[in-house]
Amino acid sequence: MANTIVDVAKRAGASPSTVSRVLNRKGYVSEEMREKVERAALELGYQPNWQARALKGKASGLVGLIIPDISNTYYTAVAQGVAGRLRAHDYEPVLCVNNEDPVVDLHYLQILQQKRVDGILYAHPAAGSNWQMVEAMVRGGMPIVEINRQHAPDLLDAVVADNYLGAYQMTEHLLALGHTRIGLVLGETQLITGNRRLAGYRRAHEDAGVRVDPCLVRVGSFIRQHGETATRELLSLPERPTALFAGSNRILMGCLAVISELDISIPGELSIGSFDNTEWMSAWRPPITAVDIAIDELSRLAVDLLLRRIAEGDACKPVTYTLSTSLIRRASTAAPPEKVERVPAALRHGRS
Amino acid sequence: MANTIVDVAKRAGASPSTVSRVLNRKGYVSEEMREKVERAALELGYQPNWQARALKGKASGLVGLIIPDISNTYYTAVAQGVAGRLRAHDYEPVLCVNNEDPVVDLHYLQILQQKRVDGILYAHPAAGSNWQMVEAMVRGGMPIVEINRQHAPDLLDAVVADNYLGAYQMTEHLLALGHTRIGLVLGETQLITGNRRLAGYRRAHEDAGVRVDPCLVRVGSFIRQHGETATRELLSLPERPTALFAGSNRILMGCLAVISELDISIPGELSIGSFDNTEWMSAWRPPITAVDIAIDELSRLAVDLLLRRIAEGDACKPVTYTLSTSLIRRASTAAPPEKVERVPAALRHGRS
DNA sequence: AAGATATGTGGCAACGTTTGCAGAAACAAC
DNA sequence: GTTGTTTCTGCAAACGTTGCCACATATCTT
Repeated sequence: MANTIVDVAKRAGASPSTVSRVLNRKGYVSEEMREKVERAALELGYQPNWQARALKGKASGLVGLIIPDISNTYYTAVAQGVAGRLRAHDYEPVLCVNNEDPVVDLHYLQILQQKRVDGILYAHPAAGSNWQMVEAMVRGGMPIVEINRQHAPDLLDAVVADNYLGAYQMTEHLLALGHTRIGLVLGETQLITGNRRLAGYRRAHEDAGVRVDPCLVRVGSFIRQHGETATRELLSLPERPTALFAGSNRILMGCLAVISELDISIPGELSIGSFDNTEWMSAWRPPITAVDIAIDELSRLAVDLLLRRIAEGDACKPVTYTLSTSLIRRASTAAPPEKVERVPAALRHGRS
Repeated sequence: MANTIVDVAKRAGASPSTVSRVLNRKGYVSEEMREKVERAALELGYQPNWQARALKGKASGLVGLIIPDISNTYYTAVAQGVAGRLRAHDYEPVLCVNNEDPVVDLHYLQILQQKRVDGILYAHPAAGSNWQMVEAMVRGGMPIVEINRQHAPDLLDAVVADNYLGAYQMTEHLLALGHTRIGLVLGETQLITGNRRLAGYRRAHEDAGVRVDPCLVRVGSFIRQHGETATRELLSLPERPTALFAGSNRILMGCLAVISELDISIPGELSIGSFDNTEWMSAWRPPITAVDIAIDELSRLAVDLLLRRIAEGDACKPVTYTLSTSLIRRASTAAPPEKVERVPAALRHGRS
């Protein structure tokens, strides 16, 4: 079927070793022989077998990319960035989508070890992962870099966004506009993303001297469904929030569907902001204010970190890169409609 | 570093051959020995080396997935479906994003051959591919299935959507609502997707006895940018279209951004429909009428076809599966504002 | 009792590559 | 003419599997 190095050697009238030396530009080879071999390889359309090469202890040229959900535009962007950056270093990603399922996740960890990938970019499932397995793999010398989600900073390198900062920026922005009842629709707080975003939201309130009404914080999952139910609940509260902060693009989609259904005007009746600045948000009507994570940068850093780990081994301590976020202000956030909630009634009526 | 079959054999007091037999459940092994080996394998956390296995002529368990753009929700969905289906058969995809670039594409074809993947799911770049290379690979026994895009039906298996039908359905729907000036914003017509969609649009007009004004058909690329410029042009036409048919989700995004900017009401002033029913379209305000392609089904078929090809070789002729489409009617399409176009100018001036 | 069959195990070669080693040829220095 | 250095090439041994073959038992037929 496919040609081997021996076929090339025969055609060029050389030995396999010589062919190998030519192809890898290593050791002494006469100019004449080099030409003959190169011609033969070209004529036969020879493609070296990486499996055999990897068996001799060389790199496999494969990197595992484990993500929870590829239909999420966030991870889509990650995959895009990672794939591009890997290609520049002659690596390709093996795509593993665990669907937030720890069982599937474990399966993939095993498979990737069996396929002898050179390293793994890892976003663990929300429900948690098989950390013993991960630890065993790391001890066994498998480079693993956590991406976006982080669980074991003292065991693994990680590249994450500054979720705390992002949430703080958005909350601060909404507070500055005059909102004091800001509904927060968030995913799992056992995830670093959920955890830090909640902290940022709270801290911004503290710093502004505004008390957070616990009713306004809706913790659930980072999925559309949660966005829908939480929004429905928040909007039927006796004291409605005047602004909504969606914890992810998925959640935002759910929020918007409900808001659209109830025919509530944005930002007239309700301001809305979201984490994850994705493409469609700028085309929305009105365009959605969002916390932007430089995903390209994040992917680039993660790949570079992983490749360094692959090259250098586990000599140095695990490091964590935290990427700054920025707030993209768009038309979906404006001053609250009429009055600020949770202040004495007398004052409330004074405002326009 | 990682344990080998020899380590397991030593610990179990058996020979490597016996261990192999246990692990592959092949040939005779005593119950007692099986247990000992299994225990040893478990204790050592042994993971078989697929590279060595593949070298012996077994499947590598890898399938190449070449797509033009992973940030496109359409291909995202394809990747999602493919990954899920592959997993069920113990295969993983090697993700290759060619960015519509034939050079990158060629690089990936070579790499995948070097990595000795068992087969390839292939969506070629819009600008065309290196078909000699593809043909050589197929002749060399590499199973390749075209997905979504099709170029060589007599050489490769393919799974595509019925683009003609989809475009026909949408156009028919708009015509039935009373529109006679339907702007079509389309991507490359050298792609089967562009080609067939244009044909469907035309045929629906013919069948309804409506002449197509050539000004209304804007062929460009399947990207947001084209959606924006084409929409701007169409809306500044002396005889504005009353409906817009976006040729893809990307294009739609561009159309919507411009429509939103110009503050044109949907469907009051302009009806809008699109190819590719993606998640955010249902959350849009108003929800967007779209041609739905059962991408899950498409991916499933493609994977199954590829696996069959891998198992059976190129005994049978290439086949093409064409998947039916369905029209999802939503609020973005309604009757035209007032009067049907293509009527005497006198009437036209009567419009508000 | 002698064969025939079923069951269990290890040895060894191969898959396609890389690499250390050894040998050969060319050239220079004494 | 001997010795040394540099340049070139091939042999053979690995890498971790698998599968054929041979051998060793045990069980069943005649």
